[in-house]
Amino acid sequence: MKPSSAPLPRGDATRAALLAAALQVFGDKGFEAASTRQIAAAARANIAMIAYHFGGKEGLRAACADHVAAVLSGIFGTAAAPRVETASQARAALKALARAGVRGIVADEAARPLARFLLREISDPSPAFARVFETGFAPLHARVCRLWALATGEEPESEATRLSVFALIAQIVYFRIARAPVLLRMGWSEIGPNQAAAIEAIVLANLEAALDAAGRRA
Amino acid sequence: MKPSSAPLPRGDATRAALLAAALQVFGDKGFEAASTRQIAAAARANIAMIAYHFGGKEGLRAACADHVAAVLSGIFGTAAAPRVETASQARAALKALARAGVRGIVADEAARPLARFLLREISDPSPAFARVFETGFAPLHARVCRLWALATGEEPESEATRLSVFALIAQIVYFRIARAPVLLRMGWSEIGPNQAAAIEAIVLANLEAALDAAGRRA
DNA sequence: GTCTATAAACAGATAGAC
DNA sequence: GTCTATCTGTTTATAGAC
Repeated sequence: MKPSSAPLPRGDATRAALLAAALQVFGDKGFEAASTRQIAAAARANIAMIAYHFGGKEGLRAACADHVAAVLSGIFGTAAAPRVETASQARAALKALARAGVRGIVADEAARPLARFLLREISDPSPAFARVFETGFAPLHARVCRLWALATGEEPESEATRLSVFALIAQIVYFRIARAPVLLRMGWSEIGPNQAAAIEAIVLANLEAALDAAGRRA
Repeated sequence: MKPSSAPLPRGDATRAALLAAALQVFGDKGFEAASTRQIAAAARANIAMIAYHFGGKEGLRAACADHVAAVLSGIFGTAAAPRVETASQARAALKALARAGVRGIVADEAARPLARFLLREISDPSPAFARVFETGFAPLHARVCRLWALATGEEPESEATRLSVFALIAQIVYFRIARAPVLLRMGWSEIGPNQAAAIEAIVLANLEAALDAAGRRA
């Protein structure tokens, strides 16, 4: 937690470099397929430094998980939904979250390694990441459910509400996970800003449609 | 392509056992994390048989991909949408496909190894699977797009239509990929028939809502 | 803290007996 | 076709010099 103005002590610098490299390589190829050699090379550090700073490959993975959790709670802990009281405010907040999700997970170049690592941990969770789900993810999901309830009139903790929020998340993360078939079928060579905007439009339209339909039911 | 009534010759039996075991283990842990020793043990076969029958680990993966492609084209090649001419027929066909998707990918116990392998290949495609995307997946996606267009009045190959179909697929596959956070947040211990039914209801409701909204736009 | 050198375990592949 | 035994390369982890 040093201010970034002061240059890092040498040890902390390699530690940070290893962490960033690990996030990248783990996210790129998966934990098992990633080798500590490759991570060390990407960080321009020595392989032995992984054991010194993190205790081993598994410890490095845990440190990545902690880092991701910290970043996420930093983003969603402070900036999310400051004061939402009416249905239309809730709807606007949900749309803003969906937009931020598409930008951050699908499009944003800087957040890409973090998102990739996160999505790998979602489908193959490490023991360390189970904690993150409980402390970081579940409360966030519950907050989105409250917004959904406010926007539609449904119960915030009903099965339908919780699953509807998952279905919203699904549409965002899919376009990162299923990159290959999407690129092929869309005739795209990458998912850049223009492609992300097209995805965003569909996700937002689906969100609106689902909210309207749920509102009519409730 | 032997009838299953006649017992398999010895060689074909171990070949089939290795294929089934590989599908399971690759789907469970991913290609890189899976070891040929473990696959051979699960198939009660000798490790050397992998090289004999498939040429190596990579060949085994390709054989799994071919097998999955054959099963999929068997399912979707014959059973899909025999004669659809009106918007309401198209809507019913889309709902039936979504239902079949949830059942097959999320719920069905027998199809689970196949679905798991398929979803791993979607996020980390092997060279062998690129062919499957083009020959098997893209035409199927295009057929669903035509149904979507018929149900809504939109253009079948417009960007919005193609992305909308992806968003529909997203909601189905997400519940398999993001199993861990879903179970945690829903308080479920598994995704059995009851849970799959709840998911199916949400996916179908979202499909209806999206079709209605798209129909109003077009 | 950082490095070199090496240990110990494991991977996939293969030669050759049967 | 199936097996045992082994080769070769790579992995993570670590001991010890600096």
